[in-house]
Amino acid sequence: MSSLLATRKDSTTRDRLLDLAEAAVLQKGFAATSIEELVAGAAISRSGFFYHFKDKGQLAKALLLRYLERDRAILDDIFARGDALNDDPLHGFLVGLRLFAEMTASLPEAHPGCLVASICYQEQLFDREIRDINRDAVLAWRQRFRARFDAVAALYPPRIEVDLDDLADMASAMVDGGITLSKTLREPLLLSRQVTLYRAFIRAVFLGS
Amino acid sequence: MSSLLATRKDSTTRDRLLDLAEAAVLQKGFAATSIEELVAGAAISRSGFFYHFKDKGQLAKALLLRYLERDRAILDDIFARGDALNDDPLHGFLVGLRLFAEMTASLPEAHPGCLVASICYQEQLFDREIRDINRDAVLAWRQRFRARFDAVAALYPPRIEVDLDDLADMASAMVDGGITLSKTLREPLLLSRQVTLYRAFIRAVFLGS
DNA sequence: TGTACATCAGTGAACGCGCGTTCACTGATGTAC
DNA sequence: TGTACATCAGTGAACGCGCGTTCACTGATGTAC
Repeated sequence: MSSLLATRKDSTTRDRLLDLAEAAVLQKGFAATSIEELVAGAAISRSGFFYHFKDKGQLAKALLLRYLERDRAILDDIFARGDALNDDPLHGFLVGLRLFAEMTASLPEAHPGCLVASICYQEQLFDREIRDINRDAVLAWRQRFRARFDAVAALYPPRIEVDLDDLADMASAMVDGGITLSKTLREPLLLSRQVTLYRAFIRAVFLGS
Repeated sequence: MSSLLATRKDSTTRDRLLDLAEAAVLQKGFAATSIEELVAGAAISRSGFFYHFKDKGQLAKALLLRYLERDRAILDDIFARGDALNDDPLHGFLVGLRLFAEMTASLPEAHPGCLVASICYQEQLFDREIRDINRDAVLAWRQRFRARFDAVAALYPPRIEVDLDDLADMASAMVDGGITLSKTLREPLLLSRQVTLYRAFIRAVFLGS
């Protein structure tokens, strides 16, 4: 029997379909992304698609799960590096935010978009399961940042009266709104600047101005 | 000859089509919103639609223009009321933000969504003209808030080093991201809380903590 | 006041196209004994 | 080592449906003289 860890079956065609689908969905939405264009891009026949995905809904689910997992891994890495450089929870977080701002600034063109937001604005197209996955992902980010702010607040009593859950949500809102503005204005650096501004707010809350 | 001001020709069927389209687009996107469902909702025939709109693209344009104009009118009203209660530019703005937070909090269910964001995530479906209208609207908000912050900063030197354009963009990002989170989490009050948090940041920048 | 014409707000039938999905089938590779 | 069978990664043709759009036409209301 093969190892349970062997989830990395290098199914290149399937991954390629997901890559093409992700780019297309972020540019024109799920309904306007046809199976035809994906299989044309992957150079297989239309029925080849249905070997990899039972139907279009399964493509959506696979797309979202992959996206959320990748996002989580990136944030894990960034904040782990922030904490490695600093054993204080506040300064570790501030370094993490700076690394994140630098990472988004290094993208040559505007951020391709956020699947969470894309799905939010097309929720009626998806079944309850997918909407719940999306919701749970946003809640997980809230909890993650909230836990960090609890640890920070224990050491640095807030100088500004704020709800820590709201402060945690603000990170998600800032990234999401920043991406939307960045795309709409075609200003690649806008997202990075918003992250930096959020960082200044966190500093002000816990360190004062 | 009729007055140029008579733009308010009470074309109820056309308005009804726009109302139905706006709700549908915010729930499932433009591509998935069919002309058939709109005319069914308005109780006219499919060809009746094409009397009001040359094609589906003209519907999109009319939808966006009406939405932006309505949004602008709401913000005009709110900040005019804020300034009426206060002749200081900072405190007038802070009152305006509070009024805005109260307004969004009074919505019984989650905000229906932002057309700017919806179009952003389906940009490929629209022609250059519509994308430029969207872009110009966001730039107008930036300029509007920027002008306010210039006036404020002349009286209250910032306690925190921030770029005033970024601070202006943050308002748009916050509302946009707040709406997305509010919809995704199905938490109607989230947007209002994010506006309140943004207000706390503005206070901290110009008044200190 | 009556008649002629124009505009408004649609109707109803028809069109061609592309979409998601199904089905029977296939050639290449892997595994059991 | 040879043979039988199973699985993998697809193919190709066909399906029915709904979509956006066009076209010739219509009844009700408004306007000119």
